[in-house]
Amino acid sequence: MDEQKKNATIYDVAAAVGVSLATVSRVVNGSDSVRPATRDKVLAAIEELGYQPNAVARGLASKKTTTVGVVMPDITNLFYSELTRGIDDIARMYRYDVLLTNTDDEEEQAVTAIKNLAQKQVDGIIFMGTKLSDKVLLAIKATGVPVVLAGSVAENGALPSVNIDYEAAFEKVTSLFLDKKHEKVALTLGSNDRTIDQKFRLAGYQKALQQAKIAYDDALVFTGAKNYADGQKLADEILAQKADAVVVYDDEVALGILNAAQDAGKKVPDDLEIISSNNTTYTLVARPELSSIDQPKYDIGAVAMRMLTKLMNKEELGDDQITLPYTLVERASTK
Amino acid sequence: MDEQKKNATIYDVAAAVGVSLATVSRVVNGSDSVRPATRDKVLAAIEELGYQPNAVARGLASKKTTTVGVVMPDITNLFYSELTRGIDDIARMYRYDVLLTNTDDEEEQAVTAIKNLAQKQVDGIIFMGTKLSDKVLLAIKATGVPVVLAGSVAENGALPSVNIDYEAAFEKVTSLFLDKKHEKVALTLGSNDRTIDQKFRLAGYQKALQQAKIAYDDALVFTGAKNYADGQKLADEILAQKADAVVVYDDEVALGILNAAQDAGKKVPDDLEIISSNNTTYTLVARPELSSIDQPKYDIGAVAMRMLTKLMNKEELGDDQITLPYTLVERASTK
DNA sequence: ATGAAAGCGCTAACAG
DNA sequence: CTGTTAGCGCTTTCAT
Repeated sequence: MDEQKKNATIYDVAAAVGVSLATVSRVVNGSDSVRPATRDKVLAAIEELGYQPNAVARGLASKKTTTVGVVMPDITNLFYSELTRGIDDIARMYRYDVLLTNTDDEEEQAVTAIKNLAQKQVDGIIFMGTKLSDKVLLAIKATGVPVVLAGSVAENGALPSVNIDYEAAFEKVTSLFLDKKHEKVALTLGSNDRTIDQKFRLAGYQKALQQAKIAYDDALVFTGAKNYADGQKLADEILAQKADAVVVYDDEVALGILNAAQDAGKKVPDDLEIISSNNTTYTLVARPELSSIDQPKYDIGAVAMRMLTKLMNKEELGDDQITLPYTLVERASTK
Repeated sequence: MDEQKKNATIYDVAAAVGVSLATVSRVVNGSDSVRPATRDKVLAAIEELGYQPNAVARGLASKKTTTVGVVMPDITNLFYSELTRGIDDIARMYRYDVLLTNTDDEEEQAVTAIKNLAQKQVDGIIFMGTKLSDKVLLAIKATGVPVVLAGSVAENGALPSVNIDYEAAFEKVTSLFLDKKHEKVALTLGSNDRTIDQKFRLAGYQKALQQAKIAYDDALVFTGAKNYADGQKLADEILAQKADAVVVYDDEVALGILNAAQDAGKKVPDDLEIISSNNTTYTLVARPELSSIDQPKYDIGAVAMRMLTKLMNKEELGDDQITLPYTLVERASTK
């Protein structure tokens, strides 16, 4: 019946102890200048009344919400969810809560999400996604809060970010195939209008080609495949180009290509070598297991979040473009 | 230099138009009773000043934050992330933001998360996870806000929930194997102390056994495997029991068993039939593809969130224990 | 070390 | 239809 316990306020505990609410506020916030005796009394009353500070009121008064916004393409995408797990763990460590939004990597949804987070007065934002258009950039700047990109890059280092060196990684794996005298190395990318694909992954691929003195042939570059089914469809096209190796930017897509190629009677890696890019669990469940570029996904998220805490604290950052090491994990889909 | 545009407040726009802040508040909140002419002027000023309502202040004044808390075991688990995707989409449709917390399915973390969400004054909570202990239940009750379970059940319908009929589903797939005259049908579960595993999945399995007049043998029931690697390890034990079919509660685990069994020279489905339970993408990437109980994961999340909106609105709910239909997807891992 | 008082930016009666 | 007036629950100077 007494559902009405009405969430005790700071006033209630002040009254119970016979001090001012300022004092209660001080002990709640761990201020030094409170006599131990009073502190104890206050603490007791808090316990007694089951007082829980109202974070909204706090946020309004202090202009800090201890909440960060996380904007990501899709929570069901293993790559992003692992990044986010890193973000979440570090956020929690620093006592921030996470307001999450899926954007499907769409510009409009991203802009809406960012504006909304600004209204909610988040203290900072982590942004993930490949479409970092001017509109998105503008929306980000307009929020006035610090933003860090995780697994995503802005041109000219316009925004702090944490990544691996995609260009070097793609150059390396491409060279790996080229060194084996493969003439036709295919490449699959997410899109042809994204910085990360064009300026980094494709660039690395081309660099390797150039070094091996092999002409670039855009019939060998495939864009648009985003998931397993897309990958399966793509296999035909890749095979039709008589590619003898393929570098794939995503694990699910790589798995689709792998399975479809095998279902079509091709031998992997004998007829077609495949290397993927995110080293998620998918690479392990494949038969043969997929070789992959391993990005430290969890760490990218964790480091990005750590960086954000510094920014929110107005601490000085040394470099705001962090590059984490990647490794090449060779399994059975390559020789 | 004029970084100081200082986020216009409702006062600024009121002053700009020459009306009271109440009027501005009314147009912002779409109240009917505002003369169109004034409304337009206010809207113009809002546009002009780039006014964005401060959700924190709003939350404090109205005691509604338009934010819901989502408590889940692990964002990188495909089953939960798909549920969450459904939750998120519906939440957004109803203009709620989502505060997300991972608990690793640990009781303590869940309790902490729930308390924290209460402090943040969320309007409602969606809870996912298999460990719905008394402590968690208590913490939930203490928040005073509506809570809905998604893909999780409380005993005696203590909390509103959205699920499939796990017992029926497990009975059905077990019977499927039993009907083929398999004598040794193994079962793998997440744990032996969870309601969902014990009271539903195991119960369904036992029911099928009973109906087929086959004695229950607990050597055929395996608990504790949670991921792909665990599944791989488990394969040996299952094979050692000479099981000729196995029902697995999780896709990753099923895939581990499948791959390890095949790597050990067994033929699937000839030597061992396998059926899994969540029908995530993992079932498709497997070779042979895994047969699976298909739960409408996205829908479970979506329906749970929809239910929560009703609860937050104090609308009447017909039934608060919703059971969504499951289907059996037969693929190549069963005959 | 503690209290008084002034907001934070907005909503919500209550008048008119 | 619009304005006035209180707060929402807390932080934060500024005094004392």
